[in-house]
Amino acid sequence: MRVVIADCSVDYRGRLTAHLPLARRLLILKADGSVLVHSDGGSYKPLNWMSPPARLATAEPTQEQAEVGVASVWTVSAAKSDDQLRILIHEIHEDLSHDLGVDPGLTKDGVEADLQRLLAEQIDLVGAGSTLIRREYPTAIGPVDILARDAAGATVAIELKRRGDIDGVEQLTRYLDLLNRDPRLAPVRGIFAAQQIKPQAKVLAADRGIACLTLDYDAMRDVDDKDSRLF
Amino acid sequence: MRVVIADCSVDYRGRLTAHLPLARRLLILKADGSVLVHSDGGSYKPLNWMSPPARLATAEPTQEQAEVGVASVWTVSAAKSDDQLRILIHEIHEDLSHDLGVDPGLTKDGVEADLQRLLAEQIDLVGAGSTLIRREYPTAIGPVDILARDAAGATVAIELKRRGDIDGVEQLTRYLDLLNRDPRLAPVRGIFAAQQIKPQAKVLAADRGIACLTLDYDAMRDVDDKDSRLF
DNA sequence: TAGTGTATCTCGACT
DNA sequence: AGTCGAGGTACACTA
Repeated sequence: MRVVIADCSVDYRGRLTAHLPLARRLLILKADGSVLVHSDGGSYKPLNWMSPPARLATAEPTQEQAEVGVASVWTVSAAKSDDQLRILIHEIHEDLSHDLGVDPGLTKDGVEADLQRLLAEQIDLVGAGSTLIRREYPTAIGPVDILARDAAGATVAIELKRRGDIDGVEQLTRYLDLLNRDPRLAPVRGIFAAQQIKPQAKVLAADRGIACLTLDYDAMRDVDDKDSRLF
Repeated sequence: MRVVIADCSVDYRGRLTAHLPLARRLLILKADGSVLVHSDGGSYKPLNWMSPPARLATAEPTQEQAEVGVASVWTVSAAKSDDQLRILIHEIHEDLSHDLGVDPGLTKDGVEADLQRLLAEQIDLVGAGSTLIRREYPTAIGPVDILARDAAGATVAIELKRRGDIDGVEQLTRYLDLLNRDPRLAPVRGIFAAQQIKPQAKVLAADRGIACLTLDYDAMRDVDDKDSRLF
């Protein structure tokens, strides 16, 4: 990895064209050829960038460019498209290279997939005596997160979100419309389950006859940990 | 802006929890308190980060931490939430600071707000002999992207998206419900037009009696270029 | 200021 | 390889 702080202007040509006027910026050149152009603000998104795989070529400036202060021209070309990033280097203030090696990578916890697994394992949370039919039950308009059967034998469709918003209720409504056309499943009732459910979503769900279930992720994980420890 | 290359491990706690084991990485500390943790690969997204506004606090390691090689503990706290990034610094290999000033900012060009204009000009694409009634036809629940009349004289409401998803079909359905109550327009049929239409959206559209039209933006732009060249 | 739609989205999982 | 769904999405625009 090479890290450069330089006065530069940048032009991107690809899906769109974009231009950055001359200013002092941080340039990151990664081993895979990708390049990031960062300013001292904004969030993690660079002002401009080239995705890997890419190749960097450096060239001398034309006389015209040299006359306006360009010291070097860096051209970054994507390997799989004709996207191009052109960096006109005026002055380099810092330039260092380090070998970082391969990163061992990020481990995540607490995403929707975890929630789905936990709820499938602890399906009693949607009602004592419930049994799992299957996760990701397929339909023409997409998979239903969890399909279950309650103690009375009725089918239950569960839509799962980390944050329960109106969108999720709409989604579940569409599934219910579809599932209720299937005589082997009908009648199907819906449960909208999330770690947090917004008031508007609760109102809409109530209006549609959909039950809401607020999930306590930490508690569910604790149960999971205890279950795992038995083995 | 401060740029550091260091051996470190990183933990994030917020919307989710994430952990990065000890490795050599690039740390970027921006003036607004935001922090990026980059490896020598991937795209522009950092392995881990803290969004601005945030505050960095540095502390001495506990004895326990010091025994496993931690030289310093950096805690980055978001100002507006309780998200926290904890960086355990083992060894710093590079550490430099530069004042970059305020960036003049990015100018973009050639983005596709033109899609609607292009389809309005090439309204025959929705059916030979069609004529434009108007773009952004106002209704009580918002403007319909394009309202047209087909060769047979029937009204056509067109909902336009770059990527056609179920949401767009729902939106068009609401417009059609409303427009069909207007005796001067009814019967109104719908066309869902997008550069890409997802299979689920197609299913739902078919179910609602809405036609789908996949648009070739490049071809439409070519036609537009040729038209422009005539003048 | 909150809501909405796009993005050079990125990223992973699955077909 | 393409497709689809989710994101600590970010970001611009609008009401």
